[in-house]
Amino acid sequence: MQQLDRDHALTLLKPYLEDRLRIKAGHDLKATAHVLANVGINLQPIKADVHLASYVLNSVTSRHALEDIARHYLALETPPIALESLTGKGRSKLTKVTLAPSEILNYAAERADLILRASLFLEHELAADARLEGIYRLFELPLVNVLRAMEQNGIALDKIALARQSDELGTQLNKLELKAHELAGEAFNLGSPKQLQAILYEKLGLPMLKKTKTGQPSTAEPVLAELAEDYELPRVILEQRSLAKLKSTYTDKLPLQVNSGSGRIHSTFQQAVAATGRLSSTDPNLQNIPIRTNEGRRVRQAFVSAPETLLLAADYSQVELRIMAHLSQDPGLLKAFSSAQDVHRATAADVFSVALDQVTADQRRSAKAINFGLIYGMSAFGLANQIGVSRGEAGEYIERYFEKYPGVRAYMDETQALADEKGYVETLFGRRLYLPDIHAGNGMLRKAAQRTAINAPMQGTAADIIKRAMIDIQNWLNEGSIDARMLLQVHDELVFEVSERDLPLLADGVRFRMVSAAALDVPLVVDIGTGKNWDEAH
DNA sequence: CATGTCACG
DNA sequence: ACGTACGTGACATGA
Repeated sequence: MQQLDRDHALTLLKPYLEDRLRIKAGHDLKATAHVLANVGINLQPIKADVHLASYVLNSVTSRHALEDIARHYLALETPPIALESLTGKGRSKLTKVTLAPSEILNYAAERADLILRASLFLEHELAADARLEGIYRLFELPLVNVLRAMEQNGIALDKIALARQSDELGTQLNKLELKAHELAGEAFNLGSPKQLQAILYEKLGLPMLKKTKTGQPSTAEPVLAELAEDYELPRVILEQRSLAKLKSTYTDKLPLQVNSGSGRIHSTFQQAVAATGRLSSTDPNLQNIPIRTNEGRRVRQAFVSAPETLLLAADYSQVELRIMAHLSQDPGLLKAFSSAQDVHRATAADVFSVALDQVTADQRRSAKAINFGLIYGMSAFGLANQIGVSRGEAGEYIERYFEKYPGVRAYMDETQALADEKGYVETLFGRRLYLPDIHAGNGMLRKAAQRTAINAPMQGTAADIIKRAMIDIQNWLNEGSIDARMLLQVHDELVFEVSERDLPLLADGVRFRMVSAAALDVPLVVDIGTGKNWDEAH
């Protein structure tokens, strides 16, 4: 078989791969586009991706590998060639680039065939529902290049600051470990729930407050926090655990993820994972960088802007509650948002029957838990647990809430009924989430599906809205008049890097496009912060 | 590879 | 009577 020279082949392919008029179908074209970008080819247009089509058709199905799509949608007589059959697996596995072209030929040809056939079939399926097809064509496909650019941009990291913090954490952890061994009366591995459980509940005889789902006594944070009120060891363990988490997941590991070429961290945004339509972030996950504790915020401070630039963080304020107001059309909730009230305070005033300016900090905290609970499909038990009151009292709060906001109860009831009748729920823009357990005989599974039915339209609509804003903002940035780059998305927040000169322009343009991303019956509000690091920008 | 835990929205 | 908040990803342990 004659083999073309690699560079010669790329030269021949480039005009075709960059021709906007020739539609290319693929599987996970974001990954393909990265590979091609590395050899100087700008893949376009991105108008057919079976990975995304499969996800839009059924986001609950967890895998959308080409093999899964082929098996599910095409009636294959023999299974497709597995890459592993060529590369082997485990430690000695080869990579695709080390395979000889002749070895990979049949595999590649078969994938090309499967992609084309699957794409035609999936597009036909999507055509059955105009709104679902809209999610594919107007949200997911245009987002591919936005995410590709973000992944390519990466974000700068202050490795020196993290190394210093790692050292300090190491010292503190040693002390805490010694202290814990002393209190336990023996040495043990603090990282082992099994050993800790034996110490706490068998050796020291502390009260067992909760079990894990496999029946083991739990040593999870809420349990230890309660025990810490009466005993010292759980208190030490809690502190050790939180610091060990910071060290092992963040201060030790993040510096290893800095790319030597760019000097920056390049996460991957997964577009076909979350059932609700959210993105997720992997390798590393930059959507769970600490923020809630002081020591954690030091990690966030290590995410910095390049010289002469600043980071800008823009986040939607209470977007899911605003969506609930819009979807439910409850007059009281609509009014609270339209008159720009502090919504948790307004809820507290209504639930506890006090004037707005008489709401205590405690009442506001409870109201906030109620509002979160509504979004999560709460029960009286869950709320009681969260705010530390009896189940009965929590039940009364919920009852009072629904008296004041009857539209919300009606909306929840309608959503449940719709989920029951159709077996799925939808976002405002028509993204669909199937609920396979909505008729389950197992009551626990069924109730979980019912809570998902309540939550998914709100979480999913929020995901749709920010995706639309990202596409709009990236199109604007692509015009080239502003020196700024989109770096991260964290569900209701976007992070940019911008030259100091263009900061005001970027802030205005980002805010305008984020608040305009959906026309709800309540305003969308965006808070913006800036600084030399991600913590300051918050 | 499953389990428990914990970081985030 | 029974068990409970929604959605993710990464790490350490231990079979």
